[in-house]
Formats: sequence, structure tokens, C-alpha cells
Amino acid sequence: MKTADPELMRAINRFHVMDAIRRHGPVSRVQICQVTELSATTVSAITAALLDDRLITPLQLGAVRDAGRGRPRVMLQLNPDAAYVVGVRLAPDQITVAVTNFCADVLHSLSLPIRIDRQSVAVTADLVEDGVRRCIEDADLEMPDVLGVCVGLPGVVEWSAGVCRQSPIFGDRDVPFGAELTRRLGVPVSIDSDANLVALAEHWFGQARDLNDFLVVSVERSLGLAILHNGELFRGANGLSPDLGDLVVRAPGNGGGRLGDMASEISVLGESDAALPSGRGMAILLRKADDGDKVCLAALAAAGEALGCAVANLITLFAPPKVIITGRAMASSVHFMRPLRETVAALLPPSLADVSDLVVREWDDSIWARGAAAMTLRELYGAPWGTTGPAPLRASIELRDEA
Amino acid sequence: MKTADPELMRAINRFHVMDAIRRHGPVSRVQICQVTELSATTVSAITAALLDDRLITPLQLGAVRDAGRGRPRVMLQLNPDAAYVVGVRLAPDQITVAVTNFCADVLHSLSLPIRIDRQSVAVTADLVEDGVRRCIEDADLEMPDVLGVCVGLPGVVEWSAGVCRQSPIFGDRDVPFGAELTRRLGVPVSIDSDANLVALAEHWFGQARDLNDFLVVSVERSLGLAILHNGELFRGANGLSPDLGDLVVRAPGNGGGRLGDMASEISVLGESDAALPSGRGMAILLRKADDGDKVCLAALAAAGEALGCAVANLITLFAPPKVIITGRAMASSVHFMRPLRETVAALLPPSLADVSDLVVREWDDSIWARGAAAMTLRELYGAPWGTTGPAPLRASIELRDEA
DNA sequence: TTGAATTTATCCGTGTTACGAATTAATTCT
DNA sequence: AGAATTAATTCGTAACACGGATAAATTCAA
Repeated sequence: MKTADPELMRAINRFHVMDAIRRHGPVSRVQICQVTELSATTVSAITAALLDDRLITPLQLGAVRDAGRGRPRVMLQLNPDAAYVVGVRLAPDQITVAVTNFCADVLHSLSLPIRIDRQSVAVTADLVEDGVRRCIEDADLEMPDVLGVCVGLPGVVEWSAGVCRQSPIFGDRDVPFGAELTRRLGVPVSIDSDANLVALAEHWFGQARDLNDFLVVSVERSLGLAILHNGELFRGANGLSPDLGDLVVRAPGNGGGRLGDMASEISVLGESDAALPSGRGMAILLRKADDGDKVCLAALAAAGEALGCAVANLITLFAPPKVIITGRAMASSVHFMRPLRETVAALLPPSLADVSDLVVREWDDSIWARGAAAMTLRELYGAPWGTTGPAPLRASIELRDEA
Repeated sequence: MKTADPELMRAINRFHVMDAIRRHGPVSRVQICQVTELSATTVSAITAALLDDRLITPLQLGAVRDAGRGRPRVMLQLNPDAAYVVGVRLAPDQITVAVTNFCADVLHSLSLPIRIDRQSVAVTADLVEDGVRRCIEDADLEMPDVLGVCVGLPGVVEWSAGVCRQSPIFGDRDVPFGAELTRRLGVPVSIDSDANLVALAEHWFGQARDLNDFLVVSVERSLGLAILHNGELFRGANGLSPDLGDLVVRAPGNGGGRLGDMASEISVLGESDAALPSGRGMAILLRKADDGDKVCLAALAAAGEALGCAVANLITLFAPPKVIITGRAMASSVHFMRPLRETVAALLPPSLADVSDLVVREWDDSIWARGAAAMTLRELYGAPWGTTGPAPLRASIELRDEA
């Protein structure tokens, strides 16, 4: 537990101010007062401290002469150069690295089309290390300029421990990838599930900015799931990010099993004859489906139904107002989405029939980097939430502790 | 959002002190210091205020002369008479009412064996009102002595709104039972899912006191689910308590469907020929199963497998160290539990194979009342958690608000 | 061009809070 | 009876948020 003292008080209010500035672009002090409901005095003091720390800057610039009467407002914004963050995304067939500034703008990025799922952990770490160093160099930065690195990857990731419990890109389990890269790069490296990064980016910068509850389901080579609940990323009891692919849709055998074996791109391709070693298989399958190929249509429909079943269950549990489906290929096909929507509608209990809005969203690669940036920046001006939880019960209290 | 001011600071620390006293029985100020990590000064001030408010009392009583050297400790405890709370449990065939004191000790209780699932909402409300008034009277209390009432019932309950979205005991949906009883009784009445009450009671008073993450699955006439996550009851986005029965195990048709139609007592009885209008059916079925009756064994096994599938998915999502299965009859049968355990073990991904401990627990009726008490008392000396969340984004900020 | 009006931001004084050090209180041991 | 010991309170200090007064920077009107 964290006891409440003036320091915590300040930390909370400072976060509120930073959060307001981040969310509402350039913003004046009076506006911050309105949003945060803090007094003008407090806002003034906190912004002064933030300016002093160079975390924010006044936007002088001919300024938006806003034709008001009195003293013009001084607009404040995050200082883009306050810190730099590197975001890395590991996909089975690609490494993407991007450097962002304090506003999570991508300064420079780098893509390596490498089948890392064929490589050992050591080789992958080598590749990531080189990519990060190169990307920083290309952005005219030095290693010490970098506040932190965040790596997003598919699978089950224990964020708090920096360990990847299990992932399609690693043969091994329980890979301490965070510690390994921290050692190599000399800056803090955190790892998280790629779906979580997207969800966070969407919450910070995307269209879910005003939503405190939503799900992100990504359908690519493997299945990803992120849950934003009460404005916070939801993690399991140990900081574990749940893996959608591990959900079971029907009892195994009997035409059911792991969702990941039924609704991911790989599984769909496996059911059709379009499987190819390269990445073109899904495009071919989708075109065939458009042309009416029965096998391909059935494969997509089966996947949609399986995923729909899982999504219905997730809605039953979390009741999120919005569910965002994403993925490079399948998510954009009606042959996949229609069965999915129909299954969800059919399985949802009447009491929850209309709470959730299912939308499909496509992102470019920068979203991963921005999510990684957000994840890292959260730590810098991060909220002290959860630091104020119930006491972690000590084993027991000695009635009288001996000398 | 709640801005952090001295008042919040105090509220947080006062909660910590109250929580420490509640958890560690009679406890001295020094011990509170150790547990809460607050300074002796602060603890002294807060306990003085609490004593002044008569929320706690010193335990004079010949005292546990603890054979120490110096000035003896003054043990503090919750003042049992600081407030009284009424807990109500609605089951399909029974209404249970209990009055508890501030320590959640049951002072008096009352059971009405009535098939309320056959009655209208108005009649049920009548019965509950009468039961509560009578129980208070029998406990030698007056209505104004009662701080609040909490009603636990099966189904989907929106706690924050006091509305029962759907329940086997109500024909209608969206029943505003909380407001209705508040109007009738003149004291605040909250409602929640019965599983949540058990979970909270278990967390406050039971064996899960030192666990901040666990699941409670209750198998009775209907299925209940409660999730304690990070020390807090987990509720869906709208304060909705999820209903386990609404989870879908397999796609409908094809031998699957709602879990509630596959693993509840009612569904199991329906599959066998032991169905009886009275409540003896399950006992008969269980005995028949013990005697080797194939049909009964199969029914129990099917239910266990279905529930196991759902539990495996929940473990995948929440990674709780413990899952508590409860229920009057079925949960105690190996013919049900063995298939359940085997299914969970089979379906759990390897990375989560050993995180969760499945236990069966049986409670007496008082647990509901104590849970209801805890739920209500939480509000009195409740933690200000969640009051400090990210700002509820205003629609947008006017650049200049006109006069 | 100058002064009034207006809006923004800061300064000052007050009250609340937590905390460390010193002090008082209530015991047991010798 | 006095020393030792542990518990609890009191006192003084520092940090903070806040309301009201003040200063700052602009527009509007004569």
C-alpha cells in the first residue's frame, strides 16, 4: 500500500495536469482548471514546475489570436523534445522499430522483413538490438537521449516481469526478453503484448480517446486481445496479458478447440488449399472467396463464427461499449466479418444485446510505435493509481516484536 | 475525476486505518503503524477521530496482559454497535434476511421458504419489505438504526444503478429493485449478484483474506460468478456483474449453448429422470450417480465438462491464484468435480497450467448476510479508490466560453 | 492616444495534513 | 523506590490546495 502524504497528493494532481495537456492539445491554464477542477493557484504552481522540468513548453508562435478581450491565454503543450522513446514490434515475419518524441510523433522508423519465428531468441535479440541502435542513430540521437524502449509482440506476456511466457515468435517459453534487452541496450526495456500497445495508442491518440472501456481484437497470423477497463489496461493477476488464442471455443475434439487453432490466419489458411510459405496466401484466399470458392468461404465463415463466440463471451464479461476488430487482411473481408457479427448477435444474452458496438479499424504501422511510446511515457508522468490499493497483507503481525 | 486535496489524503489514510483494524482483529496503535506504514502521529490522530465518531472502541477488558515491559498497548476494535446492516438473499425458493452489526456478526436471521420465482416483482418486494421489518424488530432495533440494506440475488445485476437486468427470480427484465425497496424502507438499499456477496465475504472474513485475486463460481439452481481482481470486485463497464450462465461454451446447436443451460442444477436435472418439483431432485440424482446410474453420471459429467471449459477460459483471462467452486449439492460430488478438474487441466494453456488452485468450499447461510454487510460497510468507511481515475473527458473544451 | 473594461496568471495568507523529535504515560524489572 | 522499557501524545516544521487580492496583458471606446 502507499500511504497518502503531500507527495502523493502532488503526484496525483501533476498527473491530472499532464494528462489534460496531453489530451487537449495546446491548452491554456484556465482550460486546465476547467478540465481538472483544480484551482487556478494549483494549476499555476504545477505548470510552473513542469515548465521548469522542461516537460511542457509554452506555445508562443504568432499564437492563435483568439479575438478575446483580456489578457491572452498562454497555450501549453507537451515538450516534444522532453524525451525520446523507441517502440519495437515483433511480428512473425517482420521487425519494426520506430523512434518517437515525447508527443509520440514518429521521428524515424525502420522495418526488417525477417522471419524471426525461425530464429533463436539470441538471434532475435541481436536483430532487435541492432535495429534499435541503427534507428536511434538515423534519428540523430544518442543512446542516452532515449528514455526507454518498449517491445510489443504476440502471445502471453507478463509485463510486470518483462517475461514472454509464450509466443509464436519464440520457440522457448518464459523468455526474459525485457531483461535481456535492457542488459544489451543499457536503457529500460519493457515488453507487452502487441494488442495492448494498440489499445493504449487508440486510447491516447486514436478515436477511443473518450472511451474508458473497449476491447481490441487483432486477427493476424495469431490472435491478439487487449482489454481497456475503467480507463486502464486490464491485465491478469500477475500482470499477465491474456491471449485470445488460448480461449477455448468448443470442447476439443467434436470440431472445437483452441480459438487460435480455429480463427487465426494460419488456421484459416491451413483449412484451404491456398497455403503458401510466403505472405500472399491470405490475399489469394480472400480473392477466391470473393469469387465464390466454397472451401474458402467456409473457412472464413468458420473462423468468424469461432471468434464471434469468443467475442460474445468477452462482451458478457466486460460489457464494453465498443469492440474494435483489426487485422491486415481477414478483418476487412465481409466473408469473415458477417458470420462474426451474426454469431455475436445470436449468442449475446438479451440484457447485453445493445451495449457493444463492433467496429473494424485498420491502422498503419506507426500505431505500434505510438502505443509503445505511450506505454513508456505512462511511467514517466504515470498516474500513481494502484499505488493506492488495499494493504498487501503481511503474513501476520507479531503481537510483540522482540528486540 | 477527483482532485487530490488534503481531504482525500485524510480519507485514504483513514480507510487504511479502518481496514487494518477490521482485518487484524483487536489491534494496538503501534501495530497499525506497522501495517499501514503511517507515522505514529498520524495513526494517533486518526484513531482519536474514529474513537470520537464511535466507529471503534478501546478493548479495555482485563486485556491480554501480554507480559511486555513498558506501557501496555490499548487494543482497538471496530465498535460492533456503530451501525447495523441488513442482508437479504433471494434464491428461487427462499428469502433469507439477516441483521448484522458493524463487525458483520449476524444478530438475527429469518428464512422464508417461498417460491418467489413464481411471484410478481411487487409481491416479492412486499415479502422482502415485511421480512426486513420483522427481522429488524426481532433484533430489538428500529428502522433508523439501520445504515443500509443489501440484497443479493442471482442473475445480471447492475450494482451502480440498483437495477436487476435479468434474473431467474424475476419474470421481467430491468427491474429497479434497489430504488423500489429504498422507497419502501426509507433506508438505502443496494443490490448485487449473490456471487459477488460471497466473494466479498470471503475476502473480508473468509479464507481468501490474504488473496487479492480469485474467482467464485457458484453452482446451484443457476450459475453465479464473481471475480475479485486486484483486491476489488470486478464489474463490467457499467457496474454490471457478469453472469456465468450467459457464457457460451460451444456454438449453439451442435450440442452446445449457454452454459446456464448445460451446467446448472436445473439443466442437469432436466437431462435425467430425477426431476421433481420440490428441491429433493438433486439429492436423488446424486445418490443415483453414486449407485452407478449411467444417465445421472453422464449428466453430471457433461455439466462438469461444460463448466470446466468456461473456468479454463476465465483462468486464461484473469490468471487468479485460486478458483473457489461452491454450491449446495453438485459441487460436493466427485462425479461433477472430477470431469470439471480434468477439463480445466486439459484446456488450460501450458503457460497457465499451474497458476490456479481449484478448491471446493461450502458455506452456511450467514455468509450471504456477512457479504451484504461488507458491501454496505464498504460504503461507510469505503476506500476512495476509483474516485481517482482519469478524467471523464468532457465533450470538448470551448476555446472561450461566452458569458 | 488614453483610459476603462476584461480576461489571464500570480502572489499572499490560511487551513489541513503528515511527519520527526521530544515529551508524557504506564507498565515491569531490579 | 528507582531504572528501564514500551506506548501514545504533543509540539514544531514542511508541503500542499485553496480563496481572495493583486498584477499583467490585452481589447474596446471615446
